Amino acid sequence: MSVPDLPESEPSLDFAADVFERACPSREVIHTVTGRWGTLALVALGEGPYRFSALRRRVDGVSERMLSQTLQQLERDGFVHRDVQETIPPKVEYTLTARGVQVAAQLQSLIDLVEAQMPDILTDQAAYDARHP
Amino acid sequence: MSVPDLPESEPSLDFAADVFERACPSREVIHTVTGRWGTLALVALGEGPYRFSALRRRVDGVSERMLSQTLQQLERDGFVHRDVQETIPPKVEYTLTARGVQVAAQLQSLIDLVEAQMPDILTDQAAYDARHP
DNA sequence: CCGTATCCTTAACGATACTG
DNA sequence: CAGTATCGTTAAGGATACGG
Repeated sequence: MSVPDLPESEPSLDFAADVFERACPSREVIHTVTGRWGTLALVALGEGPYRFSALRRRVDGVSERMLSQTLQQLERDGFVHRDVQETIPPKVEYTLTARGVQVAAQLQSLIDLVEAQMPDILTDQAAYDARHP
Repeated sequence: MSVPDLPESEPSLDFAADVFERACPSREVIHTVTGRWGTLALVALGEGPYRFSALRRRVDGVSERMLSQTLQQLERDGFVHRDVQETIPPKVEYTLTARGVQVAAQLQSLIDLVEAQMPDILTDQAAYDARHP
């Protein structure tokens, strides 16, 4: 009993992703997107296109190295488009792809939620710290 | 010219949170929530209450140490409630607070989005890797 | 201007062993 | 069962300097 040929119209990247499984590739994508700088870069680009330096100023505290690395990962996963203009001096503009717009919107909602509750969260933190000396 | 007294009806935890600012406390909260294990723990608890060991099995790959640490942070920020039953053997149940339900829902949406696009993302990754030898 | 390369420091993580 | 403690390892991160 051999395995019958698959109907191979599409290269069979069709599978069920599940972040709860240790080896699922979706985990690393989620990690890229929700990483310390990934989230901020995506949400910033949700405001509109940015050039490298401007984005670096917007995302306060990020180093050149980490911003560069983060943008590469986001580009690789198809969330960000990198547009190079071969002028002198060179000009590189980063924009969100359609996919990037979707996740940026989700992340923006999450941030809005958390920011709105920050006063209450700080109160809860203080109470917790008082209970755990 | 002295600073006039604030109308202090509330203990003035009223401020504008902004994740883009390096020192804003909302950053660490976002980091807790979107951290490698924070996200998975919150989404798992979105399915219903879990005991420690069951949660550890659900979140495939997490160590005892990291799960414990993650849950403490989530409890401190008021996303998770920890219910201890002093039986023998002891039984500890974790549930989401109202605040936790909100963020878990957001994270679930994000994960659904990413999981749905995983086939396309893998294709994009392969194309990117081919372009960057 | 837009990064990459290098070096170094810190923080995150995992495995294991052990306690209430 | 539900963790904490300790140790060693790995990965993330920052500073700086240099190249296209």
